[in-house]
Amino acid sequence: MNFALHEQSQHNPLLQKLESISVLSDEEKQAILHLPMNVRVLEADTDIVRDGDRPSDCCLILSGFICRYKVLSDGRRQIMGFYIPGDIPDLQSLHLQVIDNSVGTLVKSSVALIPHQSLRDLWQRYPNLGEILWRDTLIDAAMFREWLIGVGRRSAYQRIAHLLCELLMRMKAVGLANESGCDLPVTQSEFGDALGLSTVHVNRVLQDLRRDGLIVLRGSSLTIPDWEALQTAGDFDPAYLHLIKEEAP
Amino acid sequence: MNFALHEQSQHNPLLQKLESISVLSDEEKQAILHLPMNVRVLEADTDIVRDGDRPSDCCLILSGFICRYKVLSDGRRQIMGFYIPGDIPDLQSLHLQVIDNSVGTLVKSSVALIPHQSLRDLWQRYPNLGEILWRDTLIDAAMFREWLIGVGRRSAYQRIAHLLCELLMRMKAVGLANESGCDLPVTQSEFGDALGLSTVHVNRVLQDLRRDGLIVLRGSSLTIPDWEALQTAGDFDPAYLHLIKEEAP
DNA sequence: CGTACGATTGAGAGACTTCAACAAACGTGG
DNA sequence: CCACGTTTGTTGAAGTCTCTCAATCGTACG
Repeated sequence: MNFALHEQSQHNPLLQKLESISVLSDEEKQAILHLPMNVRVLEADTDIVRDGDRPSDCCLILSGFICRYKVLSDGRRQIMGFYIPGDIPDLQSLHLQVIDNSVGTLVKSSVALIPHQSLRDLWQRYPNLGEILWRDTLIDAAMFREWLIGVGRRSAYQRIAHLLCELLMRMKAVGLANESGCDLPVTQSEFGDALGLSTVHVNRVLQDLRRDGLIVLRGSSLTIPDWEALQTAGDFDPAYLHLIKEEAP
Repeated sequence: MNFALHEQSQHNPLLQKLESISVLSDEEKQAILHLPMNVRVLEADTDIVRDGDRPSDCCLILSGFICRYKVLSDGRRQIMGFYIPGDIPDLQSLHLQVIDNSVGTLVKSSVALIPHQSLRDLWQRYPNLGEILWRDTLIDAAMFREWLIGVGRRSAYQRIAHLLCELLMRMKAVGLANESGCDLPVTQSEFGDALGLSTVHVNRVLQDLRRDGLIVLRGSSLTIPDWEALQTAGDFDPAYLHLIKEEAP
């Protein structure tokens, strides 16, 4: 690997993300760095794609914090996943014409739009990259399954602990966390929508977690004093993230 | 399409399933019909793959009823999806070496094992088939998301109605349902594990659904007298199944 | 300095669970 | 073909987790 390439990969979130879930050749890395990207800056609470859209681009997150959600007929909202720099939350639009959920920012974020055609060309030339992107969509599905287990079978206390474990581990994988914590710009109301809990209850359970010394959460700054303990509390096993090097945060 | 091919496709569940979500050329159909398949008959409550396995084949369901599940550390079980003939519940093993959940039969079933390599060869020759399989894994993910919404935000009554809608619609798509119902070999305890409810509560809500005239469920035989009504009760919108021809059952 | 949004607290209500018992259906072997 | 055990379905009652409603507090920001 030449130095210039290494330099660049430090600053390309997509490359860093893909390298966290598989191994790329130098040629493949170059191909990714040369993808055409149309950068946009979006304010907080802005939709990137909406339920029913038929987008012609995929959206790579460069900075910020994004969520996937769906609004029910009675107006309540279920958040189905959080997305961070390096993620492409609407990669599925490559093979499903109509998007069946919405994706929007939680805070001011910057994203890069990549035309579907560029991605198709990419894996026509580098079939391995196609498989890696497929792999990425499968990991996305694995996260839904794990989320489902939490909402279906875990107590509120476990659910929140589990979610915090997942987020910190993913942030760590793309270099967005420090030793024992990270920035987490998610309101208690958003946690509630994600975990199927009311805001009031989220608040109470967060206090329990603080009381038990498992988390320090002030504003949007999360610190985890005892990683092992939080992992146990949340029944968290990172296998489903399919990271190639599993390091304890 | 020649007659012989049409004949065969009638009896190949995989073909029927893939044709419900996309369009295949005659050549592609032939390729699928010639996939090497190692048929196995499995008793009820038998695991096909287990959490942690590294399989070298994919498993196509030919007959029976299968579920995807995960067992929590405290022994409780969350079922994350039901699978019917034509489905390949462990297609993900093509790109994720380690399986992060288990798949097992609910009743006596027959499955066909297809070597990973045969599938890779298939889409090397017919790239379009690769995209269709990718599409299938994305639809799988969409079903998890919809399941998640149910477990997270819908009442037990809505959840059960929604699940019954989904199952009937999918059965219909592969020709396993009659005009207004189908065979559904799922116990109340399994419904509970799938929906995050206790068996007792499932029983009571099923009685409510019967009382309201939305379902007739005797043994494993499900009849839906009023499709519209059940769909409304379950807040069901089949868009997420991404079927190419949406017909009301 | 007011306003708005998010966090916090209290109290009462409801959906669902757990425990326990019993009835019905099913398959199996004698 | 019946007796038997096992699984599945059904019912009752008590308990609990979580929700809803409503009010208050804190803080960032124009």
